[in-house]
Amino acid sequence: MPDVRTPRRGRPTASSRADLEDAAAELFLERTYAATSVADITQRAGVSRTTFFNYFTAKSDVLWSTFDRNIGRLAGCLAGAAAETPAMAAVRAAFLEVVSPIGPESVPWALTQQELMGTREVLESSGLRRFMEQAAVLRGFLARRTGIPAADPRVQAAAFAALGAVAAAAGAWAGDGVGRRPLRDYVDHALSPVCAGFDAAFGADGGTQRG
Amino acid sequence: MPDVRTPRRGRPTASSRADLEDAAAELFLERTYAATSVADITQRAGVSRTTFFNYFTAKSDVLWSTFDRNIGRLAGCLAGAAAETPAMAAVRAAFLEVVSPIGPESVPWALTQQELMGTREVLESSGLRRFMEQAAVLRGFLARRTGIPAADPRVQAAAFAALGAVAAAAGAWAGDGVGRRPLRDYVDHALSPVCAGFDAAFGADGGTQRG
DNA sequence: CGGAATAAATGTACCGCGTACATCAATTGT
DNA sequence: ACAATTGATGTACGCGGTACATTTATTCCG
Repeated sequence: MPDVRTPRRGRPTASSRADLEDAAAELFLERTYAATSVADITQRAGVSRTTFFNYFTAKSDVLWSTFDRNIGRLAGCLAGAAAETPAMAAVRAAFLEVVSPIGPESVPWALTQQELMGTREVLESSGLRRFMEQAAVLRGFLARRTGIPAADPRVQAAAFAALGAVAAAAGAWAGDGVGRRPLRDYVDHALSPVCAGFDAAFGADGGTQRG
Repeated sequence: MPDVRTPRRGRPTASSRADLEDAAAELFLERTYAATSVADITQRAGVSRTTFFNYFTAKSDVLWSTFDRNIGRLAGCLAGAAAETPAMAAVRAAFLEVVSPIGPESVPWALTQQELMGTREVLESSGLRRFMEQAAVLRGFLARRTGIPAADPRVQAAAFAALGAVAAAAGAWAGDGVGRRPLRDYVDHALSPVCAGFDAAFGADGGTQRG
């Protein structure tokens, strides 16, 4: 991981990504995501509108910043899984590891705003990009492990099922309010039956198909 | 089904939805979806830009018109399923029925453009809305049939898995070019193992849980 | 025949997102 | 002191999508 700080040369950063996130957070609570413009955010943060796009590629990125900070490790966790572990069990373990550092405070905006606006509208703003990215990661891993081509419907079904379970878990977690247990528990409970089922199916014909 | 034709009163429609679709189809082939603006489409069709939004709610709707024309029947097909049929088997049958009328000619733009531009960019434009809508339909049906709450991760996993399998089948179908078999075959082959697996899981504890 | 009533099509104006690019400002190294 | 570098700003633009008033074409009915 490159050290972001101490950029030896050039003008030092005045505004930070965190400043913009904070300003956006205030406004999202005051008037929801849809009613907040990028100009509103930068105005509150005291910077120009252009600066926003130096830190985020899109307005919707703010909704997903917590998600984005953690999901990147999924591929690495999968790569580090023991070879003996069944494929979907490894997927489950990887998700648990990725999700562990997310405390009860840092609920992604993508989830909390879900309650204020319709689910779809929030997710439409670039939720699918993230979904498909992680689906591709899972498909690649499952294809390697089971020997089934990544394009096989069974592989895609397994990837989508896992992501769906995780999404449902995250939704339940966000909806449980302040008394919520760690996200890790929700994800664990959600993935257990799904992964077990697919591992059984993959073990039956998928595993043998490879050798 | 309401008779769309012979609208007794008012000015008759000069341009039709099909005209706009045709104009858009030409332009998508000439310069891809992204490089085609709504103004381009309406100009080629010989109508004003405003008219476009009388027929489509968004530019991306053109990509999905074939899909939209057929998917609406999914809920109805599910409702008409025999009570004895296992839940996911009914889902499979419903998808096959919905997909049957789609001939080898009418490949949705959402799929063909997938090859020209990156998959994500096309799907980002409101593919998720459709995905989530159908996921909600499936969740509702599965919840009714199995007695498991619709919010349960297993239900969402099953719904996502089925949709993922169908999406993979559609992708393979579109990618197979002119010699492709009917879409129905691809979907059948893709859903069979997935639905069987989930029905086994639901039958184990889901079915008995209801009574 | 001649007006309502209705509905499609147009024109206009606008807002917000995202991009491109030139310019300014602040810091480091020499 | 001066160049190089890097962040911040300003400006302008294109496109998608919305709102709304206006025009045009048709049917119904007196």
